[in-house]
Formats: sequence, structure tokens, C-alpha cells
Amino acid sequence: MTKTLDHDRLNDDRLDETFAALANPTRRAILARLAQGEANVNELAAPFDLTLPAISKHIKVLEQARLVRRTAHAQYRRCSLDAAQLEAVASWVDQYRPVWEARLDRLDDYVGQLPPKRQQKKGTRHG
Amino acid sequence: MTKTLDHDRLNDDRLDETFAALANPTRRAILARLAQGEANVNELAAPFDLTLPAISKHIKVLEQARLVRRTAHAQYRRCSLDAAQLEAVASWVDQYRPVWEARLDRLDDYVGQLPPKRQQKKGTRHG
DNA sequence: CGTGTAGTTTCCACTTCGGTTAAATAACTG
DNA sequence: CAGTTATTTAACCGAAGTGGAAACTACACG
Repeated sequence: MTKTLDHDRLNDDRLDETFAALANPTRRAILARLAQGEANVNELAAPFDLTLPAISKHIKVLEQARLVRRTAHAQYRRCSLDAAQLEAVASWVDQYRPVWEARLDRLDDYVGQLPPKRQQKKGTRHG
Repeated sequence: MTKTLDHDRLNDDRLDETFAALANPTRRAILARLAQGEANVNELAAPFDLTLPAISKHIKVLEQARLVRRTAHAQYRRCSLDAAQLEAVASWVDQYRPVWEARLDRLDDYVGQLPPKRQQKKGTRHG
């Protein structure tokens, strides 16, 4: 085997679909909306300047990426987030946590002159 | 200031590019390889059954998504991970952490078959 | 200078994506 | 049953993505 990185090999197909699904602002907005609670397709479509079929397809993409689940209630389709795949994404990116934490460590010395995006370190000594 | 949106709205364009860049197994493998240390293009290309131009283009996509940086040393291009954007991805997905943590809660709760409103250790079903 | 090495760009073929309109399906309603 | 509501499917289009081959740039070496 030529691969040095195999522990996420099993999820790779799914991650492929998942990241592709996330690579679209409309779909991320749909996820954000679903994070506040379930909604049907018409409700999800409302904020957008898109036709219903377009939204329907977006939801389908999210569904095939296992980011959203759809359950039928009469003629409605109730959509909800699928937490598992979201967690899989978090888990994937978490592999790289050491990379950016190393970077933050190096930055920590002159954190006093950084824009106030994120400083949650303890001793923020002003330079 | 026309932006009234939440904290990651500014990054949204970048996230678009970033997730699109991640939606490809070759590119994720390149990232994984770079996590072990810097490499030039030929080294990055070695494990793959693709031509060099193809790899070069993949790296370009990663670079434009700010996931990889390339610096020229003589005729070599030294590639390295760009931690910041990786962290941006982690930060985005972290918004949804409550969702999957709630799911784990509910899973824990599902033994008692309670509605997802409040969870008690006892099986108090008020339905 | 020419040659080899490292990498990119250009052009081409092919596929997928994101959107539309129009028609189809499905369930409730009178 | 016809009609309304909710949503999907079908057909289609232009734009973008993925890959290869070939040509090009850039640097080093002799």
C-alpha cells in the first residue's frame, strides 16, 4: 500500500459527497436554517431567490451526502439535520488540529497586536 | 457597515472555495501528506496515478482555497499546509456541535424513549 | 549556448453542477 | 371526481470541474 494516511479511507466516499454538498452557499444556508429546527421544502425555499425545483435538488444533494434527512408527512417533506455526518466532518478536520494549534502557539507570543478575533489564552500580556 | 450577518459570513466566499477544494479525494490526500511535512510537486504527485499537470492543478485549487501555500525555491515549489483556513473549516463545523451533541444526548435518552424536550434519568414519559 | 529537471499553462474532451420551465406525482379537500 | 397544495422528475442549457497531451517557462549545470 502506497498510502500513508488510511484511517479515514472508509469515510472517503462519503466525505467526497459531503464536502461537495457543503461547497455551496445555498446549501450551507439550508443547513443553518435547519439548525434552528425542522422545516419542510417550501419553508426552506422561502428565503431564496430560487425556484422550488432548484431547492429540491439542493436538499437532495444534502440528503445524499447524509447531511439532511427527509421524512414524509402527508404531502409535506419534513427536513432535519443529520448530526452524524456533521460530526464526521468535524472529526475529519480535527485531524489537522495540531497544525493550527502549533501555529497559534507560535502566534501566542505577539498575540497582543492581533485583531480581536479569538484570544482565549490565559495570560494575554499586552506588549 | 452593511453586514448584519453572523461571524462566519465574511468567510463564506472562502468557505465556498474551501469546501469545493476538499470535495476531492486526491486533494484531501495531498493535504494529508502535507500534514506530515512540506513537499514539492513531484513528491506530492508520486503516490497518484495522475499526470503531473493534473496534480499541479489540484495544488492550484488548494492554494486558491488558501489551504496550501507554495513558495519557490529555485525550480522547486515547496508546498505546505495553511493552518488558518483549516481552522476556519473547524470553526464553521463547530457551530453545529450542539446538534450532534444533542443527538448523543437523545441517543442516551432513547433508552427511556422520551421526547427530545428534557431528559431525566428516570423513564418519565409525559406523552 | 544547449540539455536536463521541475513545474505550469493551453487546449481539448468529457462529465457534473446549478439553474430554468414544464409536466408529473402525491395527498388532502370539497 | 375535479381542484388545490406540496414536491419531485424530466428535459434542457450554460458554466465549471477533472483529466490528458503537448507546449511552454524557469532554473541549474556543464
